Amino acid sequence: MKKRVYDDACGTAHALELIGDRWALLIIRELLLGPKRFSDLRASLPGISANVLTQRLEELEASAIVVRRRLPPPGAVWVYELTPWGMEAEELVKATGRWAARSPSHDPSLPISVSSLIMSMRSMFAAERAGDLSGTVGLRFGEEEFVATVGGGQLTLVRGAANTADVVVSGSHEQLAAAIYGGVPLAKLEKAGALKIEGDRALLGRYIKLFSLPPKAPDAKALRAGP
Amino acid sequence: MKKRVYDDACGTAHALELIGDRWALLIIRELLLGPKRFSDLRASLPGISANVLTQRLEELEASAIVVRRRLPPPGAVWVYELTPWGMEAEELVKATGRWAARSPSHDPSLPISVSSLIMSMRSMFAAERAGDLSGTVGLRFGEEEFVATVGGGQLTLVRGAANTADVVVSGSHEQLAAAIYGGVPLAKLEKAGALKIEGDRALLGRYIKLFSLPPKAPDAKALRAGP
DNA sequence: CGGCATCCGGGAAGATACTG
DNA sequence: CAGTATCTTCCCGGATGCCG
Repeated sequence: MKKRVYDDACGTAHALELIGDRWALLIIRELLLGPKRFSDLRASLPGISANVLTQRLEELEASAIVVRRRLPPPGAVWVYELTPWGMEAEELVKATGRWAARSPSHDPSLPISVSSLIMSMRSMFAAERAGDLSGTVGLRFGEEEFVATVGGGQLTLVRGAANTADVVVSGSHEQLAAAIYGGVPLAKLEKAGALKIEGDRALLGRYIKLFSLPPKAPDAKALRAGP
Repeated sequence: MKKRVYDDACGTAHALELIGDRWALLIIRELLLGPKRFSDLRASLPGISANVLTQRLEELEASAIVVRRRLPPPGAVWVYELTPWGMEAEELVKATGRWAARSPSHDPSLPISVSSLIMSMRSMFAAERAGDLSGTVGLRFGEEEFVATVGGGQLTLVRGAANTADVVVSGSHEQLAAAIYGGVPLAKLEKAGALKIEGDRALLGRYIKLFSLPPKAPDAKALRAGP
């Protein structure tokens, strides 16, 4: 977006010039949990084409939101990583997601990426429900592993080895999403073989109750009928 | 954006389908301070064309973010107004603006709309600087009047009659922006006739110190030089 | 395979003129 | 004042291909 400029000193307008292009904010969302390779980004953003991803990454790099870096050997592969300031966009991403979760047209049954699910937990964590709950939960979705630490009314949720946690759940992230947001009982998913749970099952049961979708706002038809 | 869909249950992706189109978030920003007519919106969004504004308003109305309403007589004019859920986008707008204010490429010397300036005060209010400051400040920019109330470490800033406040500043909103964010002394602006101040000058002086731009993040060149 | 350049079709955004 | 109609421009997205 070089020529289509808002010419407005407002921070919101400037933000739109930085990340208002299609896909840009979703790329940032994917990178909030750590560096990724080009093909990882492409795989987790269904529908993006390679040239658009290339262009967005160039723009984000020029804006100092993303840096392209070569990992030290072994690996020695190029990855894209958020700058510290790029990481500060987390608040923006979470505020956006929380607001949209109330949309009357939001359809939670669509496919969801692993990063989206993790970020949704960070966004939707209800501190007041945590009480004195304390413990660690490991999440394993194929190659991707995360550790959630709950304590003192806080949640930290980062990439890490899941097997050190008090309870480890593994399987499809979509199934876990169904348990958290769709109300499907964990026991049922475990019995069906959709999820594997090792360790403190009660902790996992309490953990998934820390998240829930907010009530939906009235849609346009309801507003016309009776405001 | 009907066909260009992200197909993603992530709230952030859904938000982009609702307000990811060009101009949409700026229209919301303009409406956060109250209903506006079509031509008011057009005037405060420099560069938007009528057909795009029409289309955005239709989409926002279909998404239950905006309602089109006829004001009661006298007036009896059509206005666009945020729904209660649309109003909840304020947090999103403020988070966006705060993040972008740290952009190395942000140029605060561009023109700014009245709504942007008001929203920037809401965004950038530094509660820790307020201390026990208490009082009301009236802001008058042509036909538009606002009242800022500071007290208990809180700021409320809404449309209202400015003349009831402890101090009233009137003139060009761009000049006031220069005083708040550009560090131009109020006394100088008043002497030059750019601003008129009536009432408690000291209160206004303390008031404008409640806001400031955050430090800039390093730009892409600096990151390449030494991370 | 990973990353990037090029070409092309469709559609959204922008500018202008015009109407009720 | 509040939009519509029309035309042009340019971005998005898909396909293909080059290069390491």
